[in-house]
Amino acid sequence: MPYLKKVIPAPEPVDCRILTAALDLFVNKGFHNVSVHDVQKQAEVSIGSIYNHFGGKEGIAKALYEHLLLEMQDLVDCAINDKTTAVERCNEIISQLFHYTETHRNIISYIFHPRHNEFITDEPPICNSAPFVTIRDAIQQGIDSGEIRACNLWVAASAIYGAPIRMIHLRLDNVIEEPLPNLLDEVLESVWQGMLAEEAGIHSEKKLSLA
Amino acid sequence: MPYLKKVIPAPEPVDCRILTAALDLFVNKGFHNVSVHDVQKQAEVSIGSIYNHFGGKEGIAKALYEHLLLEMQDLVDCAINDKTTAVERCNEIISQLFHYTETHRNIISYIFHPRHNEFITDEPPICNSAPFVTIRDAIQQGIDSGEIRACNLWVAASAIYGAPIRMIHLRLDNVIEEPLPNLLDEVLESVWQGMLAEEAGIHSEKKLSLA
DNA sequence: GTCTATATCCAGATAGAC
DNA sequence: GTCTATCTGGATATAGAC
Repeated sequence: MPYLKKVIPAPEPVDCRILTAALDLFVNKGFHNVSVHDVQKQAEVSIGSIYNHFGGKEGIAKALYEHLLLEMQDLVDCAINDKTTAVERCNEIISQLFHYTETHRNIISYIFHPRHNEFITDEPPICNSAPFVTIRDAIQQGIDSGEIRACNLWVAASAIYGAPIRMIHLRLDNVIEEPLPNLLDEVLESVWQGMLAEEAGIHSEKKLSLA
Repeated sequence: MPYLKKVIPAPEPVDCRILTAALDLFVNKGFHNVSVHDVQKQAEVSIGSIYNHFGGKEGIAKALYEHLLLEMQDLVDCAINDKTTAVERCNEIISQLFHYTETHRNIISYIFHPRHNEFITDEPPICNSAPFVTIRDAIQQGIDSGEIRACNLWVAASAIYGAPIRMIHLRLDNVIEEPLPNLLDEVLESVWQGMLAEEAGIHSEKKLSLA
């Protein structure tokens, strides 16, 4: 019955179903509050399959992590290739992250989960992984070219990405109720121009009080 | 032998020993990787005492959380009382948090642990707790008085505290190797003045490319 | 490769003496 | 209030049929 092949959708491959179910459960209940049985039920596979494919719960978490880091790397590479200046590149990356937060909530939530090494053993901090290194490289180039204020690289990276990342966390916690892309322009403005009110003459005066 | 009273240090009260041990273990191994027996051993008390005092592992976590939030509230209140302008208040709070990160690492690590509701049930997000509300109130006053750029309150809060909080996380992960107070001035400068290089005439041009 | 049934272990919690 | 010994549930992981 060859026609059926077109009518009945091809079932997702087993390992993909497992990863999808695990991502959903890990993000919403927390890794340690999810049992292999939970994953098994939601993915509609047997326990045996899970152990065959991934060797256990931590194996799933690790495979997920590596897979999603690759996706993140793609996102960053695209942003870098499409733009030329450091400011434009950072803005594009932040814009993409904001969109992803709305459309791929689970992915962002898993990647930006702060303590991967609580459940993936021997994992280096995520900010040393490839996509995050690429991001810092772009910032360093911006500093070298004089586009970005000269300062400690960690300070620069935090100053540029700290506010957006904070907002992503707040959005994931449902504390911010507005979709992040709506707030993009305001955030970028504050990142590059700072938070002081732009009243004439106020700048030099305020600058003194910073010390 | 009354003299001994002065020579032998009074033992810390039991519940204090339990909380101290739990904080250390939770922060360094992760809540779910710590058993009640681990706490029992490190605190040198019996399991029975733990259940008597706190009712269980989650009870410890909750008591710790509430205790440390009170400390945080003190820190914020002092900063607010000592200063008058919104900028000064924010700077003082950030400065105190940076110092705490160096001197009370475990406390900061526990408070800034992003997912308390993974182990404390029915806990509202920490940014709705008293000290964080106080912080946002201070920002709102700064906006109302014209001191801080008028924008969405969440954007303002993230723009001001996002970078410092990001740096605290990086420092807790041992990614930043320098003590945070050394980087304070640079961070505050970027928060208030933004990250664009301050070349003459560049501002208006760059501003266009932000859109 | 996939499944079910089962073994093993350990964490959380309790009982009851002191 | 504090302790030790014990119970119980549930999670990881495996064995072995298909």
